Amino acid sequence: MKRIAENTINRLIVYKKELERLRKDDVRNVFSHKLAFLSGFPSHLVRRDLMNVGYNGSPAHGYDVVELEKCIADFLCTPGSVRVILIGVGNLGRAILDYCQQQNHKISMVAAFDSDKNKVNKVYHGIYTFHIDSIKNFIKENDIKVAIITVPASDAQEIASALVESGVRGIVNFTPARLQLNEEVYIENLDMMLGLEKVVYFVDGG
Amino acid sequence: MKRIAENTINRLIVYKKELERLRKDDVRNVFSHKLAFLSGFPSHLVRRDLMNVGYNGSPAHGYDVVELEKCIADFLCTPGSVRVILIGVGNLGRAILDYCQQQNHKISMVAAFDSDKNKVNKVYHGIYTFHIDSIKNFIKENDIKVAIITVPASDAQEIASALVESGVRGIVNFTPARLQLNEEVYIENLDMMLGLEKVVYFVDGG
DNA sequence: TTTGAATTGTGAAAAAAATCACAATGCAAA
DNA sequence: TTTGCATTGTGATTTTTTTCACAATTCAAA
Repeated sequence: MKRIAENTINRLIVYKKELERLRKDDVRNVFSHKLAFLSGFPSHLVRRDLMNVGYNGSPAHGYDVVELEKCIADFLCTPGSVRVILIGVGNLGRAILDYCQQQNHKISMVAAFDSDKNKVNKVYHGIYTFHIDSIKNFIKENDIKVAIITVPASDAQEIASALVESGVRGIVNFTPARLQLNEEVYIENLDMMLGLEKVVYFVDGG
Repeated sequence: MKRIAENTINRLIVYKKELERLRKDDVRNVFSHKLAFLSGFPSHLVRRDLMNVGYNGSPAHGYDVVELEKCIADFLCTPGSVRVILIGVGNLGRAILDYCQQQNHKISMVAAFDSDKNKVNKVYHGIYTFHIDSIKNFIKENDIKVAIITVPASDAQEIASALVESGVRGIVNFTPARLQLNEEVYIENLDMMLGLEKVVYFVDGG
């Protein structure tokens, strides 16, 4: 099986989301141009990407919304349900917990962790908060593979190392710290300032 | 002037941040391998990128931390100060306001906006919140070019259109909505679920 | 001075990604 | 039926990005 580029994966995730929206609006079929318009990518790239996932549309009716959504979901291997935990119930952490609750994704947030006694044993946006000390056991017992880090930058490396040691294989890192980890671990850095800097660059320079 | 790829810009922003950190630790010089290690990219890519910004190091001492940081900052055109506003003082909005305060960037958050009467005229993390109705005037009077959107997805398109109409040229969009705008406007989509989905994919599939 | 070791900068090659362009398809209307 | 049209799927091409590999550089030590 051919390795798929990260950019392709990004786009597929966007297509999937747009397809989900179309499905909810009871739209049955969609053409590559329409999907391209909705996602913000050129239509030939849409077709090329769908070639990668192996879905075939028809020249007459385009793509079947439901089938294509399912096909992409299968391709992305989002199986029954993926359990995710979040570490750091600060402003941002709570925002994300809230955000997760709103979505009916196959990704389910199962627990939050914090070191602050005032937050431990409380429920935020439907998610129970445990003390950070119990995290290693939790990960092992529940076979958690993916975690979201929203702690202060200074704590990020230590937490991340502990996560990986316990079995976590993928991390969404919302802190500005660059994590140094075993390279089998997939890290998605989402430093919000970075996005802002990029916009500033493209607005007045590029 | 040659057009620089978006990925290159992403990396340059990361290098700049690492250089800033090194500078604060009073490190004077850095080699491409070290900078590569800190940023998480291969060293030959670091060298290639620095070639793009036109900075020359020395084989004996590598790169001068202070000079290189300045060189990248100039290249990225982060001038004296860029004024940014934020729309939507919810969980996420407040998290970002907090985050901005912590950084001593050349990017300065100058105002927040919301439609909720309970939030208007209050100060969050040092930033004053105005009513959304005053946003068009504010943008024009203060010549705001960049905005961050953290409103509910259903309001995003309307707000974004109003921003662009008033003169905004770049938007950091934290909502899951795909904004349809004039294509001269630079949009950075930071849908947090998308990052999570990507990690899930690379952990159990790719 | 001379040698050796480490590093930079960059042409050239390779790999990857995006775009083009068009044959093949399937429907609708004449 | 037949014609015409809009669309898909995909080889081929182009462009972009990354990687390789090594000459040139600089310093320290002999």
